[in-house]
Formats: sequence, structure tokens, C-alpha cells
Amino acid sequence: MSLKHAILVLLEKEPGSGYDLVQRFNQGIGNFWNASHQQVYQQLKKLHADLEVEYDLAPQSGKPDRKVYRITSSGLQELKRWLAASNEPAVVRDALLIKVFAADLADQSSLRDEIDRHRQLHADKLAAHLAAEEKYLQQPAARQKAMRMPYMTLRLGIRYERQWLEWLEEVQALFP
Amino acid sequence: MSLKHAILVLLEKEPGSGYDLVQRFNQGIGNFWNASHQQVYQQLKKLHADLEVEYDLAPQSGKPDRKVYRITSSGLQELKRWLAASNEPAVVRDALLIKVFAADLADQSSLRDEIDRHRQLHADKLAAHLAAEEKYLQQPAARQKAMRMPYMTLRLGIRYERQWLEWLEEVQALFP
DNA sequence: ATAGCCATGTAACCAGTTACATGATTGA
DNA sequence: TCAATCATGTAACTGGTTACATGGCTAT
Repeated sequence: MSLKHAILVLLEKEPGSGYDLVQRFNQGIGNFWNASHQQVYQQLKKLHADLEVEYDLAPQSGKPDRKVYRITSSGLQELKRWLAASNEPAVVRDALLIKVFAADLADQSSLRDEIDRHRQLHADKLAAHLAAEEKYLQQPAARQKAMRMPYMTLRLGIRYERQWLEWLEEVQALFP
Repeated sequence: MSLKHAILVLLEKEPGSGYDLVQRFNQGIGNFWNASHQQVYQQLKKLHADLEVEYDLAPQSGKPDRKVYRITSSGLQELKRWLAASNEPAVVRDALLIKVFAADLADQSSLRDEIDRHRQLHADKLAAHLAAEEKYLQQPAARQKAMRMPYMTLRLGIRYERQWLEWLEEVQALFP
């Protein structure tokens, strides 16, 4: 039930089309919440029906018209209500953990490969996060201060990837 | 699509009823995959229809009969196939991150409380994991060796909770 | 008394994924 | 010529949550 609120947050920061939102989900905010274009368009439709967003049509030639959405006052009210409510932490559900748990049943070399593939994926993501951090840290102090809380979500992403990476290395070292 | 495989793994280790499986999901394996009783019963029904599990009725007095499920050879085959396939890492989707990202819009004191509440939840879970680790480490070497890979999933749980805890403390320290 | 455990399930709903669909423009 | 980017959407399905339903036994 939070994709809705993630979209409202993004639109509050800056109006945009469904397409724009998908781009933004694939950047900064995407490391802790992401969504496919199908899901975004469906949510926007619902949000519009609930009067929590509205849009202007921006006609284009040769392409479908852009619908540039912005948050309404009732959308902002709903967002603030949600921000003040409480949510339970997400539960971890990663298929690789089932495989490691049942390592004795698995074909050893495919599991080894799968672990290594994940190690690589997490290493790549960590590198990308560190590059983004570098970029943030090179901005002037005032700008840094303004973006401090969004930066903190990147910090979590860095910790998260690092922890997976270290763990996967630990597993590789012990793997039979 | 992995609850099915988590159940097959558990049944391969030891046959049991839906109720038993729910208990097991709330223990060891539950820190990286969990499921409500409703979901477990529904999955068992499907697995039974697909001939991947079978059961014996254990009649009881005053209670509904227990259906004691075990994995079939075709279930084991399917499990092995899945273990050899590859899966993408899970994406992080935690509502608290949206709230921190949009901290400027939120009511400051409720957000502060929510962050503190999460800190407490993660601290509790970490403590529980560390106690489970202690218990594991007190077992004889042979038993430890046999349970090494399941133990590794606990190690991830420990890392995971510790990382959240440290991050939440970092956020608290910086919070306006 | 009343809460908690044992033991099963169904139904409705919401969230997220996969597949399908269209079509112009731009750069390699 | 082929892939990528821009730009929108619908439909079907799967996975997960919430609500509803039953009922005996045991310990405080």
C-alpha cells in the first residue's frame, strides 16, 4: 500500500508524467522502492479517480500526449496522514537464502555459480551507490544539508549491499 | 513463487502438518522467509493437487485431524530443478525509507517516534538472533558442521538487523 | 472467566509481475 | 536495419494479506 505514497512523495517534490516517475524510480528512490511502468500507470489512474492527483495534457507530435501529474491538496493531506502513521518493517524474503539453507540438496556447482553471480550483482550495485555518494559529497554544503535525508536512504543502500557482499564472501569461504 | 519451494525444503527435512510448518516458519527459517497459516494451507492444497506432496491423516480427538504431509519424488525433482535455477536478488521495499526520504514533509515528532520504534524492533530481533547463534555455537562440532549452511542464513539475519540498527542510530543522530 | 494453544480451512481483496499492444524518432 | 528511447496503456495471473469461521483443551 506504499507505492501510492511513494508516488505522492515524488509528485510533491516535482510534478511529472508516468514516464518521468518510472525514470525517477530507476534512480535515487529506486534503491528502496521501485516499480514497473505498468504499475505506475495503474496507480496514477487510481490516484486520479480518488482525486489525490490531477494532470494537464502536454500535447506532443508523433507521441502520445504526456499527462503531467501533480499532487492535489487532498493528496497532500493523505500523504501527511500516512507519514504520521506507523508501518511494520519489511520482512526479508530472498530465494537465495532458501537455497543456502537447503545447500545439501542442491547441485553444488550450480549453487556455487549462483552465489558468485549474486556476489557480482551486489558488488556492482555497491559500486554504483558509492559513486552516487561521491557525487553527493562533492556538492556545496548547503545543497548537501537540504538533501541530507534522501542521502540517508542512499546510506542504507550502501550498508545493505555491503552487508550482502560480505556475507556472500563468508558463504563462499565456507562452501563445501 | 518461492513459498512453494520453502515448504518443499521444510518437508524434505521432515514431514509435518500445515500447523507444524507455520511453527517452523516462525522459527529458524522465518527470519528470511515467513508465511501466515492461511497461505501455508493454500499452498499445501496446490502442492497436493500437483502431486508434489502427499499426506496421511492422523486422527485426533476433539481436534480436526492432522494432515501429515511429506514430499513426493516428483516434488523432490521439482525442488532440485528450482535449486539449480537462478533467481534475482529481492528488491528492498521498506516504507520507513519513503518516510525518511520525505522527512521534510512529515510531522517531525511522529517520524522521530517511528524511527525509534523501528530501532527498538531491530534491536530486539538482533538480540533474538544472537541468542540463537549462542545456542548453535554451544552444540558439538559435528552437529555444527551439519547445520553450517542453515547457520549461515542466521548470520545474514544478524548482519541485516545490525546494519538496520546502526543505520537508524545514524539517522537519529542527524535528525533535525 | 479468559487467554492461549491446537488445528483446520474459505473468501475477498490488494499488490506486483508478465504478457500483450501501439507507434514515432533517433543514433549506431 | 536494428536497437533504444519516448510515451501510453490493458488484461490475466500470481503471491500475499485481511477478515471470517469453528471448536475443544489447558493453564492462570
